[in-house]
Amino acid sequence: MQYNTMDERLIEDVSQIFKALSDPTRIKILHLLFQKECSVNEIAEQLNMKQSTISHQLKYLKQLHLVKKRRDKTMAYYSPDDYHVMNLLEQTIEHSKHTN
Amino acid sequence: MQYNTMDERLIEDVSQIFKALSDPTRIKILHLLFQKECSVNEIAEQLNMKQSTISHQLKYLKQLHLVKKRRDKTMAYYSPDDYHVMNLLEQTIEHSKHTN
DNA sequence: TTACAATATGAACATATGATCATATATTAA
DNA sequence: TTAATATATGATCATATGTTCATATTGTAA
Repeated sequence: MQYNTMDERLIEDVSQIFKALSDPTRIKILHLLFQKECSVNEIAEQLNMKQSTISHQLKYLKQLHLVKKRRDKTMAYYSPDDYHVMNLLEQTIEHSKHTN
Repeated sequence: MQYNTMDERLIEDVSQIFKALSDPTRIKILHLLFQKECSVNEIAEQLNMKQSTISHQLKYLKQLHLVKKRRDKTMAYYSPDDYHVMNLLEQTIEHSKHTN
């Protein structure tokens, strides 16, 4: 075992976080939820994408505990669930705005 | 055009940064370079991976201006070239260490 | 020049990924 | 119960991705 060897588990965790943020659709979803809690259909309409696409991505994000779900009647409302990751995203969005 | 619509170009830029950080091999390479400038073979040995794998990934990282290359004799030495992205990575590594 | 070592590159392959369709499930209200 | 609406899910498909092999290129020293 070597001084600066990174633990494989740790690397997997880190890469998983960045992978979640590496897809344009997921970025748009998270950025939207950062501004306000939304239903699945709301997101689909805002982003002009299929409902099933959004639902699949929300499931993906929920598994990673990046979003949480609230039920009200027939609707499912989603909102952010990881402060650190949302910060990472918004920070990078702001940085990119002011670069280039 | 809508109030909170994110610019597509911006989203592509952001997703590209996160995609670069979403692969375990690239994370290991960048984390290693964060500690010290390395040659291609050094990295390959440290990570116990094929030289061509590392070379391909370094080319990828260089295209994104995340690493830079320095020639000395027959060797190519690589080092970080984007302070913000390196910060993002190291910050997330540290955060993941203290989570779970 | 030649031989050698380090690095880069192109092709091939297996696997991962994201979007979509069709349909299932769940919840409400009549 | 039924109809209507919102959401979830499984299968499929096209494309993207990461690794490897084989080989090319580059640069050094003899």
